[in-house]
Amino acid sequence: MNPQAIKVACSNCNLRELCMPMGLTDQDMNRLDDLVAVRRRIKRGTTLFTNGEKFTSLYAIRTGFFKTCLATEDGRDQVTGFQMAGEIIGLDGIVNDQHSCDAVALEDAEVCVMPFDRIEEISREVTALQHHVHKIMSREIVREHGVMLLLGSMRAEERLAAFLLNLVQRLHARGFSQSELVLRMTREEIGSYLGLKLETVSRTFSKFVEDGTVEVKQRHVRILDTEGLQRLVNSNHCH
Amino acid sequence: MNPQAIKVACSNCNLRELCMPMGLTDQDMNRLDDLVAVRRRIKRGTTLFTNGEKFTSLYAIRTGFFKTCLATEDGRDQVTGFQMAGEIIGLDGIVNDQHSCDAVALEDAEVCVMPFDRIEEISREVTALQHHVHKIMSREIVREHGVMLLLGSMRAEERLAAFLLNLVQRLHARGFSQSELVLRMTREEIGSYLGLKLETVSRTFSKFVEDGTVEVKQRHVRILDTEGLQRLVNSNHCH
DNA sequence: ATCAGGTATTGACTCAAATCAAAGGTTCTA
DNA sequence: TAGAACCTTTGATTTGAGTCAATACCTGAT
Repeated sequence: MNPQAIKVACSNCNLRELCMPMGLTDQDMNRLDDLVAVRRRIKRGTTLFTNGEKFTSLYAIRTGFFKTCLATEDGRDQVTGFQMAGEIIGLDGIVNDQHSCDAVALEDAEVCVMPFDRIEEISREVTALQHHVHKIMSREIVREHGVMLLLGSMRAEERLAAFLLNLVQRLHARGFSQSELVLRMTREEIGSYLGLKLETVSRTFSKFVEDGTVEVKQRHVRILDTEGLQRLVNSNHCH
Repeated sequence: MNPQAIKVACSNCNLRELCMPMGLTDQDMNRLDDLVAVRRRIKRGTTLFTNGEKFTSLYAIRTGFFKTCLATEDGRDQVTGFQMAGEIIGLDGIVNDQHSCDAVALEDAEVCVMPFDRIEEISREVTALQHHVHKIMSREIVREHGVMLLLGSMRAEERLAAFLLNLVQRLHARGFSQSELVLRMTREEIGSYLGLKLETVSRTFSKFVEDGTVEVKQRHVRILDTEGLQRLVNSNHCH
């Protein structure tokens, strides 16, 4: 249960370009190597942090896949995002010094723990890091705008199409296939993220299969017609 | 059309406690007075910034009321938020150095223009400001999580109730009534924000009036039963 | 290898919200 | 002050997604 005390350097990390600022001097890079306190392993199904827990650190995902979700007393449960290697998680905790959602590993994962006071300290000295932190937070805000658009104005098919395209695009940026992916989450979790019931997600997958847009075998998905999905997302059905 | 060159000090501003960090030394406060370059007046119906426009500054709203919205080519239009005095607007622009939504004044407004490079510069020297900027961005992320919950899991009545409660709560923090408010936006804009059609918004208002929960006269709303609205929001209908 | 529990699919039916439509009310502005 | 443009309400009808239910399928534990 103890955080793994693996001392590690960002400067050697192959995810550097995903989670760290680019174009640093060697000197700045050395400074940044102090950012990561330790790495921590998270078993599938367990949480990295939970709602209400004291906020201390941001986490850079090294391996594995997470969902973040919001649960309310009355039993609502909203998945607010899915995060993969190279992405930063925990930003929700800054404002009130405590986390306001749960981060659950959907497969065994490893994260770099970056104490936030250290981030702030180094940010004051390394302008590139300061700017990078601002960009990461702004990116999250913009991403959420996109989700609001999806939830507020798209139909089920459009939502699922947008979801699949977003996933493969991010996976492709990490060297995976542009057309094939393995879903790490259940239909229910997809549904929660997309504001749909699991049955609707399942039916919509079946619809896509009928149309020849995708092949689905459980959690394995192969996209046969990326353009078709793109068209679905982009062309508002009521014009 | 020229930005109004009103040189002004945050240290005297009565909105200080809403948009600036608290508990600063006099020296730090002086430093912060350099944050605001100028003020700018925005006429009702016009934009403070638009999608695609180069990002240079964040804006602190001094007076007036804004909506931010996302428009896509295919005609979708999603209101992503409503902002009032003391709130900071423009965070979406940081990540790509250009704004990714439109900010439209819903009534004549005045904003303090804070060039972002100056914010970053002063942040490096004044820790309290640095932390404050991080909190503002984190707050926006958390707010959007809440909207995702609303859009993803609430019914029309619940959404409108949550919306009204959120508005009065923010207005109350600014010294206005806890129970009375004037809507600055149309039913259509409310609907866009809540993922509903304007007719549904209108019908839901009528429903609330029938139930004796609120009084509505055009854009004037008086909340008669805050608890009732709260109960609607908090108690998930399907348990 | 087998069984249990979680996960996924599919069908029948219901319902909340969207759509279409018409009429009344407000507010600019010319 | 008239009238145009916009906003709001309300009714009738449609429809996409939710709900309920049954069955099938995987996966991992024993």
